Amino acid sequence: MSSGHEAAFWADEEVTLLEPGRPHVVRDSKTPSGPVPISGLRGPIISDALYRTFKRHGLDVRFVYTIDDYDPMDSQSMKEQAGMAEHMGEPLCAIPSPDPAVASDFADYHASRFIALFAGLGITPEFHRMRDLYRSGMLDRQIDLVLRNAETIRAIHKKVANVDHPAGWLPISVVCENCGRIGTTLATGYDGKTVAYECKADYVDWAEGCGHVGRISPFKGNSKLLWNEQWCAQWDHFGVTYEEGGKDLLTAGGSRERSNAIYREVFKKEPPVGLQHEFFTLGGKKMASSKGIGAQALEIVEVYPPELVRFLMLRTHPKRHLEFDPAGMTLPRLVDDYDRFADAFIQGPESDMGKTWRLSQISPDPEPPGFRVRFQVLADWLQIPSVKPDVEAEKRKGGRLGASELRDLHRRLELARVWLDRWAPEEAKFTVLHHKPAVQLSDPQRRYLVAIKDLIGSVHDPEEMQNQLYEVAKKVGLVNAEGKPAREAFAAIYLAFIGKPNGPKAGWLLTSLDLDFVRRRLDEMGRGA
RNA sequence: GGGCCCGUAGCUCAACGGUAGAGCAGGGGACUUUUAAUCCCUUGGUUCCGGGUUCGAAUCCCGGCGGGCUCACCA
Repeated sequence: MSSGHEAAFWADEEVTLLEPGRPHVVRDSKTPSGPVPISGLRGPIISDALYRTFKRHGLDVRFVYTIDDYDPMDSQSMKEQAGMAEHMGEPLCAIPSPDPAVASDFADYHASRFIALFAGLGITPEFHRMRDLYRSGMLDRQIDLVLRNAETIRAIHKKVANVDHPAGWLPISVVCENCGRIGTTLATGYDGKTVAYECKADYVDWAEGCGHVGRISPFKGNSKLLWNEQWCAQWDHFGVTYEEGGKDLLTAGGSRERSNAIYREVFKKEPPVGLQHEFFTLGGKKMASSKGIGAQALEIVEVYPPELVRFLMLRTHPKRHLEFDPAGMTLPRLVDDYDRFADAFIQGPESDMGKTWRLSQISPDPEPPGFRVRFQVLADWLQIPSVKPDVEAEKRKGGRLGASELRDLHRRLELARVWLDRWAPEEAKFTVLHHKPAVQLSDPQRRYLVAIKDLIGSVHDPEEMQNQLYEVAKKVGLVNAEGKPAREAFAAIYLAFIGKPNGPKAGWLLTSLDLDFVRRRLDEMGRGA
């Protein structure tokens, strides 16, 4: 299939890392401790694109997504929220829901939101909650293995990451029987059935333990493995063979390297392969909901069509830094780019650009793209009251729009409306001015404005108006060297009504405004200063 | 201190060992229908610097410089 040496599409290159003829599992995960910023979508979208690509190459592959809802609440930003301080250190799934009508606990509340978000983006892995895995005992075998090898693991932490845990330390967190916290307990002394633990007041600085001391079985949900060891347990349980990740985790001496070492030495297995993706930044800053940078970005997902969000994440190679700022011309450019990739798909679905377009679609096997109107053109249409986009679009296409074309058009119009409202630069916007603008017109331009006054009220069809405007320009001699109407003619109209030398198509503009208003303005401007 | 990414046309980037390209911007032209519409043409590069490998380097290797991010506590 692969002919070998020419440069391959990034997702296809990952395929070569996977041994054929055996089952594969792609994994990703999320801790449901708050809303997902748009940057948090880069990983899942890349994982989904890879999963689709692996399947397309005929591999036997599952896509597993774990929801780490047994993790302790340790978020500083959450601590400051009302009623949250007392829950610091508790498992996320034990904290009350912000809205019981939506979900019964804090973790499910956030998890259900991002699961819905993922579904909207066409990402539909198998979801598994860590609380279920722990409580059902499905990870008990791995917990036992880890506890019996605690010394080895402690040595690995020391060697790979230079982290010195105290002697007797066990890489688990017990759920305190007294206060219910999981982040504050130190466990020791595994005897094959139970562990000793203490819920310490000063074990971590983000939560305070109750001081309870006890001994308990670490199984059936009474404890959870620490991050690195839990990672291994999940790989082992699901048989994970591929897992990409951000560079914060995959860096040398980082968390992933620690887990890899543990997996090799304790679980005696080869850890999953997977690329390291660069970060997605906004104004050069990493997004974090705690800093309010991501909050702004989260709105993007609500506004952008899902294909565009996927495209945004996939058109840039995962290993490359992705800088995104929704303001200004970012969106028109993104949509133009998207259209270019769509054309590339039509010409060659197996080209890099074609593949990127296909992976950007909600469906893994999409219909080819239909007729589209350029985003910037739509933004202009929206600013001319008389233009009916549906009609205009069909004129451009030269035929009826199909159902999906119409739906796309309307979504794009909606997007353009938001763009004009929130992000568009001033040059892209125009409005009819209520008061006479202070602009300089030449004598011929003034004569021209007076002359076209007769058209107002007598010509109603915008296209005919456009023709007549052209004719009048010739009549008053506002022409260039070749005898054709000069630019200044139309510029005069725009200056008079919009205050700028250009604008929407003049025939449409003039016929869509109030007749008396137009006449009065032409008079005022034609008379001169 | 470790790691990752980036440095190519005014801007955003492509080119992944074989004549440095595209989109946008700029310039010119066409369309008896304005425009940041459409179409055609076009200007523009010491590929950050210095070495090395090679018949051949933007590309691979070594060493710098500059910028951005990230890990060194937890997850």
